[in-house]
Amino acid sequence: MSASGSATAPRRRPPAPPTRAEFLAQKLAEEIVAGRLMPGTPLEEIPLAAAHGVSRTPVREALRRLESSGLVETRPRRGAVVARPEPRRLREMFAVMAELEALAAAGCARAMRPAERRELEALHKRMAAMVRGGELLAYRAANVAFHQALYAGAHNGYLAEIAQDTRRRLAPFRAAQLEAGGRLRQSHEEHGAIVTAILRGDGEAAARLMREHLALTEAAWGRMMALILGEPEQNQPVS
Amino acid sequence: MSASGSATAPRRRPPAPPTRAEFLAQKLAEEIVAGRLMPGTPLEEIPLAAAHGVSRTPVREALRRLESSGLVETRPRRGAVVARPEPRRLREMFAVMAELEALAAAGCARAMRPAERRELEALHKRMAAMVRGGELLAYRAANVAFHQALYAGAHNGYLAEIAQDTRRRLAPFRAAQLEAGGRLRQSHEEHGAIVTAILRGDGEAAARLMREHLALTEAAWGRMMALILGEPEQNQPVS
DNA sequence: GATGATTTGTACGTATGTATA
DNA sequence: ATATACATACGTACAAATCAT
Repeated sequence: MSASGSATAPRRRPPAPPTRAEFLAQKLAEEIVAGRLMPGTPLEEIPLAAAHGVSRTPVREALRRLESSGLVETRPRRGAVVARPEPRRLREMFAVMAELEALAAAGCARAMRPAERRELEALHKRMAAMVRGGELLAYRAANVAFHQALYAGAHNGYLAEIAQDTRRRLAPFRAAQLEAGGRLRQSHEEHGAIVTAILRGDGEAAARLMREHLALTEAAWGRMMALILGEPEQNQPVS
Repeated sequence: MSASGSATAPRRRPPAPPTRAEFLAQKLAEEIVAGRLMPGTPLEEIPLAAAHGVSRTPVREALRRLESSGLVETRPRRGAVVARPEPRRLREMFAVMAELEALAAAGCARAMRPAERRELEALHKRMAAMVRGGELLAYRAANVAFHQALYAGAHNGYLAEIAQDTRRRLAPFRAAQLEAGGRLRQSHEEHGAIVTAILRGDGEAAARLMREHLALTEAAWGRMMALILGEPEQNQPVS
């Protein structure tokens, strides 16, 4: 076979020719979720266009998408800001996320395939090492993978979609650090209980344990949320 | 007081100066949900713009919003179509909707206020009359109100939002008629059981009954879904 | 409260990529 | 396979509304 191997390959298109608007929406979403664009930050079209070297048109379309996805709020002739839900709404979202993840956990107990179960267990064991080593960064990354494994294992793509979406919208309020100190060890133990319940096929227990796990997590988030939500009404415009 | 009564009123702005893009998005959403724009129908910018007497710009922005909200699918340089989820995804959405409404029912049993309980019971009694009279249209409208009462009664705005959103995305597949014939009477009886469970504060039972109710409803939808999903790949463009 | 500056909303023209003959 | 037609993506100009003075 020849060099580039494109001989019989069905010549896949470049993974979808990303339009500028699409690219921008993704980029802005990342910045919001990562907490670099704080809730309440104004998103003005011209500065954004300039900052990314495009015209206002793709910026506007990106903002429209983010608006529908809940990451930004737009008031008709008054511009867009990074979404800053009311404290009450935030608690509601958290409660729903807990139920969605409990649902996913129960689904895993029922529907996970043997390979998936092995991988979940393996991942959890790898995370144990990170806890012992205090590798906070690695643990955070693995934690994302852990929850995604649960989404995938339930074999319900729509559930995974809205659960992950809810998690994304809450992400700006976890901001940088979470699970600091002892909470990390405790959190991992809670994961362990969930994994065990799933592996033995006990969906009820898995769901309950997940709910409890997230209830404790919420308490840990409380301070961060209060901090961000307590900010003055007017934030600084986008860089 | 004078004619328009704007004397001491805190001069509310005209219910939000609706932008064309916003208006269009809402209008298209209605047409999709009502089943007048069938899943798979191409949504071309120029015809839409002409049909609504605007330029392509607001059309494009409306499509971007609907894209994120899941009512239309867009492939980068290939235009938009009314969303047509895979059968599998449709089943997933239905399953999740059942769980979300079960959650809402359980929430109602816990959180509904006396007034709300009375109203729910009253609504259910009014629907009984409609069943006896065979007033299908009135029942359909009341049914929407019934489910919205459950969303509201749970006192979780986010739950209400995503449950209703899921319901909207499934709406095109119920199309015109549903609950025809005997299913209507049966459906009403199921509602009755749910209402009773809520009123006596039994969230567990309310949730279980709601799940069962929707499982039976799904079966009734099956034919319609198959019909719409079975259509040829290429649908007719928008009028 | 009126006026000016800034920003959003809309229209339109052009380029580029996709689909079709 | 090449070329033609067409729809989308983007840029730019203008209009209208918001806000700041």
